[in-house]
Formats: sequence, structure tokens, C-alpha cells
Amino acid sequence: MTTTSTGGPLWLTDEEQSVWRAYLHATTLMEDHLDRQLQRDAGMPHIYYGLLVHLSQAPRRRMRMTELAKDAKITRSRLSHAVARLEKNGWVRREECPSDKRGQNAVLTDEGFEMLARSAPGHVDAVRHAMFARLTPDQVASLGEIMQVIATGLQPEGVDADLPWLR
Amino acid sequence: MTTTSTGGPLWLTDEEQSVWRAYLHATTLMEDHLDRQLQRDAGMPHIYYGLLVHLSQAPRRRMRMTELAKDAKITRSRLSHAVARLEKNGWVRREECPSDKRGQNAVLTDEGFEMLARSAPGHVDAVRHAMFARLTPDQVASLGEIMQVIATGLQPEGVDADLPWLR
DNA sequence: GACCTTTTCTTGAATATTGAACTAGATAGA
DNA sequence: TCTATCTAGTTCAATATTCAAGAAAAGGTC
Repeated sequence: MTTTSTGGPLWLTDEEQSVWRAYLHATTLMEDHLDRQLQRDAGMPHIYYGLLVHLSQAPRRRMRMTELAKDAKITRSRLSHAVARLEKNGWVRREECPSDKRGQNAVLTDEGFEMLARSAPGHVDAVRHAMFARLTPDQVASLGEIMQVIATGLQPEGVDADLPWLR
Repeated sequence: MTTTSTGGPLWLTDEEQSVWRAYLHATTLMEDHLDRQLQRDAGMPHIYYGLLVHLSQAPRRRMRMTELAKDAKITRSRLSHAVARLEKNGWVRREECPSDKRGQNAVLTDEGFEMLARSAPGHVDAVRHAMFARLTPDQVASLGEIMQVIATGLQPEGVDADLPWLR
């Protein structure tokens, strides 16, 4: 069989192509759906909402910028811009880090927390209706395994050995 | 059990939460990975590449703007901007539609086709290595079913009854 | 301490995306 | 035909993202 420089076959099989199209289609629609839902109900895109969720789960509702960026899988640059926006909304504030003068903590404000508390049920609802309500328990389990395999494979080298995305 | 206005349970189960995190994590990493790969090897983001692929598969390598936007699941506005950019690169050109003077066809140029031919193997490789090479045949089949269920559920109402994404 | 490298975070410019407003042409009904 | 409405596509302004460059502090090493 014809192979590539990396040893795999050159093209995808028909089934793989069809799965790939379905994957692209579903993930695109899901992201659009949640972006719209959150823009409407919480006034921000999905990724910004995710930042607030991360902060809400951190001890004392605050995190170093770099740690937050790592957890949320975005660049520090993007996070800087995002936090600036969330700060304008009053949902996050920056705080100097006592132990490292270069550092900043992003802190979820009470306003931010309340906003999250208000919008979380609607968001969870959207996720459940779009995904979990439509899948059998076996499919949910299978999806979880598959997504972990993919994430592990794409994870940058040398990442924490304790598989943080399993927490 | 506490339920929402739509009748579902209020929160996700622990397993669902973990699957949802894995889903977000994997899809984010995948999109970033492919965006970088294509930006590096083809000089454009994933979605733009997808537009060229769509055109390459259309009869006479051309499509009405609205049809292309629908197939690629993006807004007409976004498509207008994207085609303007691809036109600058010489990979697409616009052509008036003979049957409807409002209409435009986006046409894949020969240059565009050659660029696609050059970069497709690398892209397919990236997709295979990130996804299919890591999954068992059962997992591939399962992923396909799951993604179709999700896509079908999010599909706007009144869409073509012949499930175009299965083609 | 002096020097070099690394880490942390921000900034600015270029690009991309969104949503609303808009133009031109098509369509349908009187 | 006249008019109202709808559709195709673009444009603008506001927002978001990327990438490269930069400032400031920390961490080595001599």
C-alpha cells in the first residue's frame, strides 16, 4: 500500500472520511450553539465563560494568569485580552501576586460569581440537551474514552505526568 | 429529583462532567493543532482550507455563495470576508451567476487546486495521526454514530430531509 | 555582585469573526 | 403593472484572536 513519510496510509478510508466529516460537522454546530446560548444568556462567548468556571473552582477563586491559560488551553496573550474584557464587565479583577512581582492573579469577583450562578443552569441544560440527552450510557462512556485518547495524543510533550485532564 | 424547566435533571452526573471536560479538551486541542498545521503548510486557517475542499468537490469547482456557506456551516457574512481573502491569495475568484444577477459563484482557481493538491497529504496525515491512528475500529465506528446523533440534534429545523452530512 | 537566560505578562498590529444594516435583484399577489 | 416582501450577498463597526515584540522580575552561574 502507498504510505506517507510517517508510515501511515496516504488517504483516509471511506468510513474514516465519513466519520471525520461528522466530527467536524458536530463539533462546529456544538461550538456555535453554545457560543450563541452564552452570548444571549450571559453576554460572553463560550471560552470566556469557561475562564470564569475555572476561576470559580480554584481555591479562593483566583489563579495565576499562566496557570489559568494552561488549564483553559489558550495562549497567555489571548488570556490577557480576555481578562481585560472580563475586568471591564466587573466579573474578574487582577491582583498582584505577593510571591512573584511579575505575576498576576485573576480573581473572580462576587459579581462574576453571581453571574455564573445565574447562567450555569441554562448552560448545563444546553449541554445536556445537545449531547447527553441524545446518547445511550454506552455511548457516553465510549465518547469519554475516545476524547481522552485524542486529547492525550495532542497534549504537548512533557506535560504533567498526572494527567490533569482526568481530574 | 430536582428538574429544570425543560424536564431534565439540573446538573450533569460526575461521569457526564468528566466526559464533557474531555470533549472540550480534545476538540480544542484538535482545532488548534489543525489550525497550526494548515497555517504553517498551506498559509490559511482550517476553516478556509475547508472552503477550498468544498469547492474542489463541487461540479465545475464552483458554488453559489449561499450554498457554500450552508455546506461549510458558516454565515454568509463570514464567507464574504473569507472569499475576499482567498481571492487575494489567488486561490478563489468570484464569478457572476448567469441565472440570478444577485448571485455570485465562488470558483476554485487552478492555483487554488494545486495548492490543495500539495497540502492535502500533509493535512490528511495530521488528521490520521491525531485521531484515526489512535482509535480501534470499534471506536471509529462509535465516534461516527455519536457525532451524527449530536449533529442531527443541533441541525437547524427544516433542513434537507436527505441528511446531506451523510453523503 | 555581574551577567546571561528564562519566565511572566502585556502590548500593538494584522487578521478574523460577529451581528446589524444595507443594496440590488427576484418573486408573488393585487 | 405596481407594490410589498423575500433572498443574495456585501459592508461596517465592534469584538476577538494571533503572532511577534517588549518590559520587568526571577533564577542561574561565575
